Amino acid sequence: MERRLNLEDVGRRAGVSRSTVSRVVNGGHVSSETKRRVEAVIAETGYRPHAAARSLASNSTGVIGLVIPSAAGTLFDDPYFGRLILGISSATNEVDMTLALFLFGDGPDERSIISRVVTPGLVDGVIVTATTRGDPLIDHMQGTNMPFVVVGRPDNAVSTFCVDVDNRAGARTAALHLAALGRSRPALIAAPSNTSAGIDRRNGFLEGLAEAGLSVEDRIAEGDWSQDSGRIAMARLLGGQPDSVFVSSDRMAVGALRAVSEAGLNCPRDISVVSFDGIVPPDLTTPRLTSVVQPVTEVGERAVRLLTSVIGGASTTPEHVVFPTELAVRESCGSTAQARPGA
Amino acid sequence: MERRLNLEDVGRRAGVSRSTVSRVVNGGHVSSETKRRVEAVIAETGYRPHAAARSLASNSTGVIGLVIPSAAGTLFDDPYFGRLILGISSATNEVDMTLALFLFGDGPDERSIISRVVTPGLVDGVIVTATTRGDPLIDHMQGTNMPFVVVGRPDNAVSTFCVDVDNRAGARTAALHLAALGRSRPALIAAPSNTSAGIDRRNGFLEGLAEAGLSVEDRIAEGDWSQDSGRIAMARLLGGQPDSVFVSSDRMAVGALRAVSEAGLNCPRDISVVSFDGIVPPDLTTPRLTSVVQPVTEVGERAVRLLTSVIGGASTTPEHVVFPTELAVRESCGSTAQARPGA
DNA sequence: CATATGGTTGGGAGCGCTCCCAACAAGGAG
DNA sequence: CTCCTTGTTGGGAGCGCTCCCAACCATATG
Repeated sequence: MERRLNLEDVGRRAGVSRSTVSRVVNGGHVSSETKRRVEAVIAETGYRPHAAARSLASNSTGVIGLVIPSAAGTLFDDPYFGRLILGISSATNEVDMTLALFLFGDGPDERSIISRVVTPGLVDGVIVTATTRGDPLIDHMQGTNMPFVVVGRPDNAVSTFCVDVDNRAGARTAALHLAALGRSRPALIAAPSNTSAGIDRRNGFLEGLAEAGLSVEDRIAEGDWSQDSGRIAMARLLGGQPDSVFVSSDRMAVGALRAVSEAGLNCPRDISVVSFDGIVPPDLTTPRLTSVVQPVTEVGERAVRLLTSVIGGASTTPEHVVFPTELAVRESCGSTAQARPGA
Repeated sequence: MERRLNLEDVGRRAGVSRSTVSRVVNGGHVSSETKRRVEAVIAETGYRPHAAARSLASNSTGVIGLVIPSAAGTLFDDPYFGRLILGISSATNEVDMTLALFLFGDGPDERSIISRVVTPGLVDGVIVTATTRGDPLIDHMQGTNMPFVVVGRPDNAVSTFCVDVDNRAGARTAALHLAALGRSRPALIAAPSNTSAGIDRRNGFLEGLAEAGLSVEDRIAEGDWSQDSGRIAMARLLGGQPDSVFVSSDRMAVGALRAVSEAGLNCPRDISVVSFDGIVPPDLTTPRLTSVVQPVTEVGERAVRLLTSVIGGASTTPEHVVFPTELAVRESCGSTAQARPGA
């Protein structure tokens, strides 16, 4: 097998120097005749520049890392991360970059992988996602000079770039919607309180209720994002005879819906359900789920754009991008209003 | 901001040469006293070798690529790919390699990303997954000298390394199980016939039926892996009054179950359901799904191991790893047998 | 005619590492 | 005492690229 060819070889075949070929490849100034000749040789030989050599010389790799901690077991059961990856991937493709995935669990061994993330010459920057409160990962990143952006709202958001959705406002809208429907005994199935989304959705919902003069009293339970935890939480809450419930994620809401029907109750007649995410295809549940839709894919795309601008030095002062959410009204809340277009 | 330090700098601080530091880092032979001193400097300075420089010099990147074509929309709704990624990721972590993800749709633009996959100096090898029959991707890979293994069964499997599950035998087992339960009007919800899994599961099921002297006659429909396609297919098949059905994926089976109950029928009393994947948590459906379990995570791990051995030159003649499946008997088939341990 | 200008091109230096070979010291064998 | 071995170390060469500066040519200008 013959040796891979390099810039020099291509140059020799085209009768020009290494530098000229490099200029053709990278879009520098070259006379059109020379350019044509060089391009012909490249097409003919199938020459591709060596990524590692390029990285070494230019001090930039064209790779961005995506860090997902606590990626154990159930992670991918929730479509959230899949969507996020899809958004990030399509954005990296668009700017001709490569996506490196760093998944790890909580084991001490696995955490040591973190250090691989900041290996110089491996990635140009990283997107860190879904950390729990107090996770040392963000602090660790801050201690390096690796550019990074956070998807979500980290503890000390002030000093980091981040992209998030307005969980609080979205949940508040859900509360106001239930109140507007005349529901007076709302319940809450919260998401884990060690995550920013969990906290924000809980607070936003309670805030909205308070505005409407309502309260969950003791009708509150916490799930772990899984469908089954939603079912269990709902089964328990039913004892408090709620007439409505805000479930902090679609996935848990599917479980909650099941608990409702298992208890012989009817949604939306006996109980209104509003959830968060807008990620479960509407037709998958009966009744179709009213949900606060968050633009996951857009968040991913925006995170890539923000990161590239940080890498390029265009952004230097921490910036927070917050996406609005939109309430998609369907049948599960018992609203008589039409589903909005795009819901 | 001071310059990143390199081997030379570390060596200077420890009073040794570049080469010696390199040997300490890579586990060469160094006297214990020197080693101690160098390691102290490394710990103190937080030195990390530059990945790109290392790749260039050693001609190996420590990165493996995972290629998933047709990654549009619904891809991640099926937990299959998530599990596969999890398995692959944990295996790469174990051998201290990094995972690069190449997702793309079918658009002509997107397909061009393929060429990025084989960029020299970017990845050491790639795992190609889930291609449809006749996809030019495999041929394209074969035209390069990039090591690769296929997850699944490619068209001309003879000349490629691949890791697959025994879809055919698994589906056959499902058929025999239904036959053993005394069902005589079996139906089939097949998976897309442009995928090897779709073909193998269909053929295996038909083969098993034939052995048992049964036939699906016209009780056959094809879904697209999605839950809703399963529901639609089942709704249609019900017209043929089947007493049992083999659904080619868990995801579609969930939809099928829904169609059964929407038709006012009872599973398993009126109709036995057996599916394939073993990927949907049993408690998520009523009744719990009897399914042919495939070891997705293990497939991913094995693919990484096989690939590294190809990269290392340890494997040179195409090798096919086929994992067996196991029938997990639960309630949806109407079997009176106990669920097996581990089901 | 000399000089300035601008578009092209070539080649040196260097990115940080690995690989290899030579150098050296310290013993043990002859 | 010399020779060989073994263990340890240093440094040259080179991986394939980018970046920069100098050289060159042609044309425009004084």
